[in-house]
Amino acid sequence: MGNDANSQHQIKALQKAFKIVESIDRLGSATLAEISRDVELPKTTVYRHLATLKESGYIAQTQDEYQLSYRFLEYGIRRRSRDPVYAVAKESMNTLAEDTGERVWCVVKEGPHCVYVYKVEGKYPISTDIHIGQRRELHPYAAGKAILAFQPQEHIDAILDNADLIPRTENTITDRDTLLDELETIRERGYAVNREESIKGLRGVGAPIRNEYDEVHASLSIAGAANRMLGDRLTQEIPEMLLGAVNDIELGLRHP
Amino acid sequence: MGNDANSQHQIKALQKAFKIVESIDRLGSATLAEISRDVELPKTTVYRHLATLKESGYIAQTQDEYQLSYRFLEYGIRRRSRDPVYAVAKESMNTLAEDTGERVWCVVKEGPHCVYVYKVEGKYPISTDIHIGQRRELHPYAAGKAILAFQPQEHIDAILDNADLIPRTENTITDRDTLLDELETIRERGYAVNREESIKGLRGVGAPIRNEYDEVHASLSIAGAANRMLGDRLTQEIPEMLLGAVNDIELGLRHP
DNA sequence: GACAAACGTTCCACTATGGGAAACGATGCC
DNA sequence: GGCATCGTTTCCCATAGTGGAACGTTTGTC
Repeated sequence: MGNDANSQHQIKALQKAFKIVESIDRLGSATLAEISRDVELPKTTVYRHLATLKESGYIAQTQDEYQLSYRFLEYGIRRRSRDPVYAVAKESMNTLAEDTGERVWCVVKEGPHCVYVYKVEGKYPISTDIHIGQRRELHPYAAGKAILAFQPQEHIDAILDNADLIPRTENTITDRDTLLDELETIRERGYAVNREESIKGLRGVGAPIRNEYDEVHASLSIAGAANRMLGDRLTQEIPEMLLGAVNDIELGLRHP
Repeated sequence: MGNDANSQHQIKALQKAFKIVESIDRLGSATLAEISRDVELPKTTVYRHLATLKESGYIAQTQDEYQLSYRFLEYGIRRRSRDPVYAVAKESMNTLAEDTGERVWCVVKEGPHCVYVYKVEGKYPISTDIHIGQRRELHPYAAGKAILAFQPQEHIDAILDNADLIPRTENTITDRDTLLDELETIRERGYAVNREESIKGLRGVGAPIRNEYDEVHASLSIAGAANRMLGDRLTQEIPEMLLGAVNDIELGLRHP
């Protein structure tokens, strides 16, 4: 956190290249001039970075526009397939989606964010703004809160110090003390609940996945339409099935 | 192909960084010393590259090892979701997998390779060495041959000039003239057949997807166990259904 | 059809910057 | 206790990344 001292010793050419890559990702596809304006670097510099990126196979040039290549998908999928949590959770998620009929997510912590790594659809279709691979802040989601609650307190403080607690709906918790109370509740009952805090009309339940050292770097969550996620189903049936699945996964992680 | 003249003007720091990224991808996870040995660069250099990559969020450091972050999955999935072929093919692939019972692949050309972008499972399970996101040469696969056959002749020549035609099984076509004949056959009948040329016991049928300019940058393929892919089913039923689905996709691409 | 604006590309001189040897303390192994 | 290896930091030098300027083309406008 505090070691931005060596940020002076970072390779600036690399940082520029990544700025360009992020720009292309954001723009979808773009020309040299567009990218140059977007990243606010002279076109000569952008030109040679693009040439190197293209030669290395990370971007592709279709007629007159640049776009990211599938190299990212290749590395990303391979990264996931090597993740023990993903490997173990995959099967449990199928039965959980079958039993509950709702969408099941596997979520992994990375820095101060969580990444939605894998999903299994239930029989009830829902539409949300989250897709596989996306990175989100921790506080407005069931899966994120379940992870955040079980971090060491100093790590929680560090994350919240740098977080903005931006509201996504009127239900999003934006007050730090309220959030800390919520995390305490989550620790007591063992699972987190999202009551339309990320999207109106969507509720979810999330539970932490502990690794062999009892650390929480991942979670499982179940998301469904608010009109189905009610009463005992929300606070009893669903959490029970979720915790059962997580228990299976934790066993699988300890005894491979 | 011949413009390696400007490879002198490429940014070497970037090339080193990507060499390191590829090393981590290959090793799965590794320490500084391991990476330094693998890429044959002094550890000082690798150290600062890793620091920059980490700070930029492309790699993560777990305890004492480095590994790729999920940033690659994020960009990769987003890249795919923006691909018009993927967007249109997705639904057609579901019904095709339903109707045939076999695995359906959507494959996209990128440079001299093809990338296996998306798959839908049929009811008959098979196990192959190909997973989503993987890049392969074009010649030993139904999907790859279907793409290769419909490139401009000078592009075919250029690809074959730089390709090794490495055999994957005893059925893999390794002779250039035989392959050129095969491509001619594919152009005549409109689809490609893979007769255990990539994996023993696996057969497949592939058909090119034409874009609005009649160029082929993608294909659809159906893969199944050799004992089910026989006789009229292999040369009549399956190709017919495949070409029907491709036809739908091409219509979807032209009229969005 | 002619002009102007914007594009991608190449050239060049400057100096910022990436490179790597060496030394550092910390850790683990024989 | 000594030797080897690890990750990290420091240092100086020569490389190599930078960006202004000018290039030839293409695009769009009047």
